[in-house]
Amino acid sequence: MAARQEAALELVLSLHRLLRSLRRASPTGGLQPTQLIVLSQLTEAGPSRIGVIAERVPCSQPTATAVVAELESLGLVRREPDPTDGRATRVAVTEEGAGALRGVAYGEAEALLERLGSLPPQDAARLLEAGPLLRLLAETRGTG
Amino acid sequence: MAARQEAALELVLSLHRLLRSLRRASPTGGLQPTQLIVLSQLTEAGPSRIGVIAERVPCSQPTATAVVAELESLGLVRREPDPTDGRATRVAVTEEGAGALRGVAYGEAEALLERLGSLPPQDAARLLEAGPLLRLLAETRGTG
DNA sequence: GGCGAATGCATAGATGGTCGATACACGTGA
DNA sequence: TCACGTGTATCGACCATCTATGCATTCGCC
Repeated sequence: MAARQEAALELVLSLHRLLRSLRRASPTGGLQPTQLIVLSQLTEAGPSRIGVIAERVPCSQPTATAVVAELESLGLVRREPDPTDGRATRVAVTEEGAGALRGVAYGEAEALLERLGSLPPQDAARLLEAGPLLRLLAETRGTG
Repeated sequence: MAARQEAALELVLSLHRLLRSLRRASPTGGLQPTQLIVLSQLTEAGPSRIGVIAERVPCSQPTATAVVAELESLGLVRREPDPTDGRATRVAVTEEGAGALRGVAYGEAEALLERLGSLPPQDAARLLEAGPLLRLLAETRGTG
């Protein structure tokens, strides 16, 4: 159905433009998107291994290693040896990390809220409600 | 309102993860996201100048120049001198460009549709309907 | 009509994020 | 103990993007 494909295309394009726009609007708002994703993943799922993080972000394992190293240098996460497997590393969020995540200092979310204010309240509410839906979609892998 | 901020944060995170996931799922599906955005902008707004393109994508002017150059080398757009201003260049979509845009070959849109199939139909419909809304949001600049 | 300031675009150089390939460390099973 | 599989770190490179800069053209003003 062509209409459906066009709608999907427009949706993808809108998503790209929105994120691009938000990124440009947040002046060094603090953490990079990938860092924030990792942080939120760890907060929800608890201490996780590098490979699991990479799988969920999603990103490559080297990228996950680099992001975790950066977060560690910022004191937002700590790496502990996996008690059950000497090869693995478990990454856990620190108090500071949890605070950084909860804090609204994240520029993109602020920029998004700011723009939501310019929409009709019902539209803004619909978009915010779409968050969990999009989240579900992001977690869907494969054919679905 | 903290709940609203958390919802916005989750929305942003979901958007990032979704796009990241779609990008990884589409194997060199063809055009880069920025290229596709430029193409769609030109299709909707007609021949435009580099600066206008950069403003709408949004991206820096050098990025717009590079993207247009790449699209031109692919035969998807052509650059013509602005008849009213010798400094400016007008970029127009070619037949091939319009075809490339219309074609559903774009991997990310396909991957998105594929995943939408795993959602309840009403949820999928709601997300597709959110496209214009997100588009509106992406076009909002400044304080709003 | 001519000259300085402003505008539009192209180029150069640098940065950051991401990836594939590879090397190393550890656990597992024989 | 040894071979093999698994988890992580490192290496090298690529791509997209940015800021800063230079060149060509137009505009405002005298």
